[in-house]
Amino acid sequence: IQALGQEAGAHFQLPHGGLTDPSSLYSKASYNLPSAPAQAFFPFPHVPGDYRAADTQGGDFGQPKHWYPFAAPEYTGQIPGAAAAAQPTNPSPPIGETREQIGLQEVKSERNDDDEYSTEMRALHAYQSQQTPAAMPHGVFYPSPWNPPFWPSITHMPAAAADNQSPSTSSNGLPGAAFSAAGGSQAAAGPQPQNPAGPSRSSGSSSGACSDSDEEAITSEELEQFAKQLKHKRITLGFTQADVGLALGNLYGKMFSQTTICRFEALQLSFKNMCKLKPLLQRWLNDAENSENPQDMYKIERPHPETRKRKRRTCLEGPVRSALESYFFKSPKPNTQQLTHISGDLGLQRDVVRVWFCNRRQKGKRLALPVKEEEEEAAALEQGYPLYMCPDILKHTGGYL
DNA sequence: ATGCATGAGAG
DNA sequence: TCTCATGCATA
Repeated sequence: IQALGQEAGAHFQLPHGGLTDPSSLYSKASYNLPSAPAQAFFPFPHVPGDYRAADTQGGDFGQPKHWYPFAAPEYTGQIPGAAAAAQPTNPSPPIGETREQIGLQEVKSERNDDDEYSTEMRALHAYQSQQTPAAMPHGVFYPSPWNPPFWPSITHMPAAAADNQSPSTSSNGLPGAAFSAAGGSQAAAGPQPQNPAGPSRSSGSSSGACSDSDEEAITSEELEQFAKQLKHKRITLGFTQADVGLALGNLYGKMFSQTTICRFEALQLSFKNMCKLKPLLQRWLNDAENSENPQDMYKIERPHPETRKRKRRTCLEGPVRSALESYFFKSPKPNTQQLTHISGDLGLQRDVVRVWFCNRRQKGKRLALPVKEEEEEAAALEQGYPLYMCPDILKHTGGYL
C-alpha cells in the first residue's frame, strides 16, 4: 500500500499493485469525471455508432416473466439470524461465509409458487434513513466514480492506523450491546453533524470529513484499506458477512444485509455510501476484536419477515443483456420514447428496461468496478467513447492494463 | 457475489 | 422520473 504513495494529486492512482489480498482486488476503476455533478455523468447524446456489435440480436429476447400479483403464500423467510445463531464460535477462522449459507439454504423453497413472497422489513430502515453518521465529503465528487484525483489525498496512512483508533464512547446505549466496551470509533451510530455544507470543497483540502471520528476526509485508499482489513479480521474472527450485518443491527440499531456488507468489502458501494458505513463497521470491528465473547456479537433478533409481495425477479438472458448494454452505450439515459422502443425491441416490459438502466447507471458509479466492467469500458474506449465513460486507469495507462 | 427490485427523496 | 441506498433471490 504504501507503495501508492504517490498520490499526488494525481492523476495517478494506480491500481494498487501491492495489495496483499488478491481476492479483493479488482482493479478498482474509478471513473473519472472531472467533477461533474452526478447527473452530468452521461451527457452524451447517443453516440452514433453502436458500441461493439451488440446490436445484432435485436430479435431475441427471452421471455420476461410477468409477475403475478397474487401473493404467494408465505414462505419461510429466510432467517439469517438463525443460521448464524447456530453457533458462533469463532475458532474456526477462515470459514468464509459458509455458516450462513448452510443455514439459509433450505429456507427457500421459492420458485414453485409463482408468486412472490418476500419479506419486508423495510420498516426497519425507515427510521434510520438519514441519521447517517458519517459525513461525507461534500457532494463533490460523489456522483460518479470518484476519481481519485479529486479526493482529498491521501496523506495520512490510513489503514493500519485506523483500526484501533479512538475508542471513544462505545457504549452507547444500544440495544443488545453485548459488550460495549471497547468502543470503536465513535461516530458510529451517533448521528453526527455530518455533511456540513455544501459542495464546497472540491479541491484538495480535506474538509469534508467522512466522519469517523476525525474529520479528515477519507480517501479512496483509506476506504479500500479499511475494507480489506474488515474482511480479513471478520473472517479471522469467524464471522460471516451476514453476521456482521446482523450485529450492526443488534448492537447499534441499524441492521444491514449480507449484500451490503459484501459490497462494502468489495468496494462496490458509492463513495458516499462507503463513507457513511465505515464508522459503523469500524466500530463493530473494534468491538469484535475486544470482545471476549465475540459470539455475543450477533444474537440474532431478526425482525420477522413479514411477507410482502415482491415482483418476481426477471431473468434476462445473455443476448438480451448484450442488447441492453449496447443500448446503454448509445444512450445511458434513454428517454421515455427510447425506453419504449427498447422494450419493444427486446420484448421486455418497459419497467423492466427502465429499472435495468437505473441499475446499470448505478453500477457505473460504484467505487470499484468488477473486472468485467472494465473490459467493457475498455472496449468502449476503443470504440471511441468519451473518456469519462472509462475508468481512470485506462486513462493513465493509455488503455493498457 | 451479483442481478433485478423497492422505496424515499429530489426535481 | 431519476438517483441512491439497500436487499431479496439466485447464480
